[in-house]
Order: sequence, then C-alpha cells, then structure tokens
Amino acid sequence: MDAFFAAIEERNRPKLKGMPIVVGADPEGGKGRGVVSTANYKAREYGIRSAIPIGEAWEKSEAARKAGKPAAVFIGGSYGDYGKVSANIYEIVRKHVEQIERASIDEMYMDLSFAGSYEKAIEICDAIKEEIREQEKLTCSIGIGPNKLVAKIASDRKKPDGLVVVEEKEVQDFLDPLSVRVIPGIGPKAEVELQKLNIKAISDLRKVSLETLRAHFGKWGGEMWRKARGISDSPVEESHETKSVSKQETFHKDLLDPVELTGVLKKLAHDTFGALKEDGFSGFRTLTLAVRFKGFDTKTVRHTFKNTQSDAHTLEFEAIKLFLPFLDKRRNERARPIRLLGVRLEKLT
DNA sequence: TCTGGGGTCCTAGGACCC
DNA sequence: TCTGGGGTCCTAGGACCC
Repeated sequence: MDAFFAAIEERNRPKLKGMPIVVGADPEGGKGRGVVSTANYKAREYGIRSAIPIGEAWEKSEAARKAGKPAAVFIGGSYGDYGKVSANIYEIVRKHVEQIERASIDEMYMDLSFAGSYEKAIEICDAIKEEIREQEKLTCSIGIGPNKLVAKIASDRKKPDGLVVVEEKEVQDFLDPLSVRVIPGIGPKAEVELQKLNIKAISDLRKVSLETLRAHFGKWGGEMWRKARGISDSPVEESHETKSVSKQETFHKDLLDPVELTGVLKKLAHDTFGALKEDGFSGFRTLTLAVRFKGFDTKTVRHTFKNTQSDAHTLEFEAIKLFLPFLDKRRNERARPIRLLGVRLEKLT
C-alpha cells in the first residue's frame, strides 16, 4: 500500500485532501518524543519521511510554513482502524488469488504462478489495483517477478500506484544499476561495510566472489551473493506462527524513581500477558526485560522457566526480579535516568 | 532534532550431555 | 599437565523490517 496510514487518514477526512500529512508521535510543538510512522507524498516533499524523529518533522513543516506552504497535519494514528482496512484489502485480493502471504499490515505476496503467463499476471494485478481503488479509495504498488525477492524490489520502483514487471530474462539488467540498499536485509550497517569494499551498486556486489562475501559477512554473505543475482526460492507462505509478544514504552520524560518504574513495569508485564492471551496463547517460557537508558544505551536480561508459565502474577513478579539489579546499581552509582522499559514473551504455548 | 512499537533472525560464548 | 566431536539450550547483543 502507498503511504498506507497517511492515505487512510486523507481518505477519511476530505478536509485533508491534498494536504501534507504525518502519522506518528505527537510533535508537541517540536518537543515531542518519537518518530514519524508514515508521511504522505505531499509531506515527503518537505523532506519528512518514515522513522525520522517527530521533532525533526515538525521543524521541516515549520520551515515550509514560513516559506508560504501549508503546514503538515500531524495525526496520532488509529492503528486498530488501519488493521481493519488491511483486512478489507486482503479480502479483495483473495477474490483473485488463492495463495497469499501477509508480510505486514500493508504488504503481501501473491503466488501468481497459476496465471501461467506474465500477461495474465498483469491483468490480475490491474484488476486488484482497480478494485482496491474503487472499494477502499486507496492506491498500492505491485511488482511482478519470478520470485518474492525480485517482486518486492520491483514493487518499490514506481511508487505510488505503480505496476512493475520484471521477467526472468530481465532480472539481472533490472537489478544491476540499483543500490545494494534495495536488497531486503541490507541496512545501514551492511551498506557501510560494503562501501568499504567499494561495493555500491548490485552490479558491484555481483563482481565479488562468494568466498570474499562469506569471509566478510559469514552466512549472510552467501545470501547476499544469491540476492545480487536475483536468486530466491522462499515460498509464498500463507500461515506464520507468532514467536514472541511484547510491549514496550518510551516515557514522556526519563524516569528515575524506583517506585514509579516498578509500577510501570508491573503494568507493562500485565498488559503483555493480556496481549499474549489476545493472540490465542496460554503461556510462555521465556521473559525478556529491556531497559533503555538516557542516551539510548539498551540492556536486556531474560529468564527462561523450566516449565510453561500461564499466570500474570508470576510474570509481574519475575519481571520485577529481573529489574532489581538495575535499581540496586542505582543506589551505589550515580543515577541513570531510564527512557524505556520493555517486556517480551517467547517460547509460547 | 535525538532516535516508537512490534516483530524476526543471527551470532557467540558457556553450560551441559553423550 | 591434558583434555575430541557433536549436539542442545540458554543468555545477551545486534541488525534489520514495516
């Protein structure tokens, strides 16, 4: 989906049509904590993008406003509603395609091999795009390729409202000029490491031997070697099992008070357990506590129980037990304000 | 202008087992 | 004065994705 959350807000509120829209944390006049979740294309013209600090987005909006352009509209977001729209879109797609993998709230993979030809696949995708536009008043971008990797990269090339087809014989010419960064799994760190080896484009990556990549990146190096060639055999998988459930909270202001912190942690543990139940699980074995300090330095500690635990009180108790060493340290050393606490449950039943 | 929330996967060291 | 090989599980950290 194109600028999914922002597009839904723009659709729902006719007054916002054509305005720059930012869904994310409350900017609080530039003092807000948090990041941009989604910016629509108008807001992107101001340099506002997903994942940038909300305060920075606010500054960019202010700069535009002073230049005589409309200020961006900041919206907190209604994530439950977005989930419902996502479900509607899934239902539309399902009328055309049987095998679908929901990759995230706004992305899915469709196995179109039943179409038999690229021409037929394009027809199906055109119909899907049309139906989503008609029924949901939203646009999406689709990539068609011989596998998930190529299709995903293709889907990003002509946003918004794009349809990009890359047939087998075109794969290498399509990939070669692109930055290695378009390969899913190559993020900022890997990009820097690759640049040290003078690798920027996928064509550069393809010139490096499998051995060299393995030596630098281990198992992942082998994967990169394959991806640079557009090789991917990952199937379109309809079901996926949830492996963890978590809740975390960044505080409005960094916290120091042990009483306040343990109170927050208890609530967090309780809510995480609620989410676990809501997801249809009865218990867990591993509990991880995350503590993020002022300055973003983050520590995690975990405990794995011998047996499955299915009681909220046990969870709260153990979470606080894991947290105690952080508090003890506080009494001996200088205080370290805490920015975030998080609770994650794994090994679910 | 400091950096959300909810996830997945991988690595590396140590304990432990046969 | 020395201690293999193969495996699993646990912990902590980190990269990455939407």
